[in-house]
Amino acid sequence: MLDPKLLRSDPEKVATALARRGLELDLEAFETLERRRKELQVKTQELQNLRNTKSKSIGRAKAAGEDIQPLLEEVASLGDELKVAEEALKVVQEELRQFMLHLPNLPHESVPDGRDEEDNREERRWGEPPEFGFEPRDHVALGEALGGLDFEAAARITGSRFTVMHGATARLHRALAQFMLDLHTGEHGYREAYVPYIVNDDSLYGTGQLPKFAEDLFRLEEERPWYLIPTAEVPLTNLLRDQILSPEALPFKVVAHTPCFRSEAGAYGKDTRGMIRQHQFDKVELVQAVRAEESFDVLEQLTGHAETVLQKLGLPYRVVTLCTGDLGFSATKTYDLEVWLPGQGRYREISSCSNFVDFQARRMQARWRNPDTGKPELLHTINGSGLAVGRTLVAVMENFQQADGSIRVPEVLRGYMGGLEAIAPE
RNA sequence: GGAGAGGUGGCAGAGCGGUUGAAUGCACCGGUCUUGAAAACCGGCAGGGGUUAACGCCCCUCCAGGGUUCGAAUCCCUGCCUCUCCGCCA
Repeated sequence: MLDPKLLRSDPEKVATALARRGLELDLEAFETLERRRKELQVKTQELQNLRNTKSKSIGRAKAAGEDIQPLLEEVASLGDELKVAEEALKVVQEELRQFMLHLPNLPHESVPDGRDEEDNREERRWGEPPEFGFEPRDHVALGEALGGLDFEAAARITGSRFTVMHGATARLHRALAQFMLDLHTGEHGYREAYVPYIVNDDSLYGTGQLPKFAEDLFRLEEERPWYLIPTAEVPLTNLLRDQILSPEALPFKVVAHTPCFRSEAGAYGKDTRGMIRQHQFDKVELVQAVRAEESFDVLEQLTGHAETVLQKLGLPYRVVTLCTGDLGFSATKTYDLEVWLPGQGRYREISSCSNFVDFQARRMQARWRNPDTGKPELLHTINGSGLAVGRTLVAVMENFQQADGSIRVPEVLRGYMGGLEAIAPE
């Protein structure tokens, strides 16, 4: 959520920033609501004050043994008047809240303007796309030949956009997740967490998936508003909801390996082949919460942590800064890591690293106590995939394929694979 | 699934429906004392919001949401959560 004070004090600035996202801020609607809110709030609080004062004097009079009847008559109509005012205030405040909840974060000044991914800015490349002495196959062809990927079985068991993995391929998938976790906990200083895969709506409001993106989520058939997590960002960041951290607890760094569930409504026809876009996929997620002045440095740092995974695996990739039109709802700045996929002959997103500044923290009241002021201050949250495990498997298969259809196991994974050097058809 | 107990400030723990946002202790911060530290003593110490140039003033919050009342932490209803015992279970 944006700072309501900023919106009140400098609405033009907010409007200009949101315009970069192609969004027109309805200033008039906001100002009308805001005017009514102020009016009603002042009035309500005056009435509450009056009620409190009168009630106290009644208490005092009663204790003194005086006749309270005239006092009671005096306040007789107050209750109703107050109730009306409170009711009206509540309505306006809810409208205002909804208005605020639907506004995305302001793009950072370093973010390039643009409409869609075509306008993303490439920052750097690492590694060289491999040269094959043969026509490289995509992971679907490779996986089916190996007996390691079975899309048909998955479709029978559930439906489209699911995968069954078998044998060494399934193990490779597990090895990747293990490797990533070990790297981030062992070398990058993150604390491992195991979290619920089902979250309530408050958590989803906190990170910004709700209220706007309900159609991307799987909601449970429950009377309670429970959802499958679309990313571990939701449970991990919500560890901080309604918390005030002490300065020693910073920087807060956690990592978790979880499945992610996405409905992919509106993605009909996109990436229908293979396991690029699935309803269920595994991801290792990095989350940090830091003091405000550090968050942009930390974004660079966290992006580096995700890049390290690709480098250690030996997978060529590039880094792009998302343009204003491609930027997610809650983020002020995002780097995407795109890995080279020989089967597609192009770079595809494998990680997304974002700084949310205080946007999520304000929604979930995630704070730390600044010893200089003694006051709680909003944290800044940063997160990123480190990495999407399914897509990493795809990248390993396609980049390390050999002429006979076998897959070379990257050095760093061999310890997790019982020393296996290559995956051959079973 | 059955039976019971309970949810108050960072923690522990009081709180006849009235001047209690909340006693007391611990923790924490500042000060006095001390060569220094400890002890002792003095003082401070919840969060959110409104209003103000500022000092300040005001409102809301004792799990959450409703209700009763002039007035609710205290009474009533619903939900959530925690604990204990029995049953079942990975």
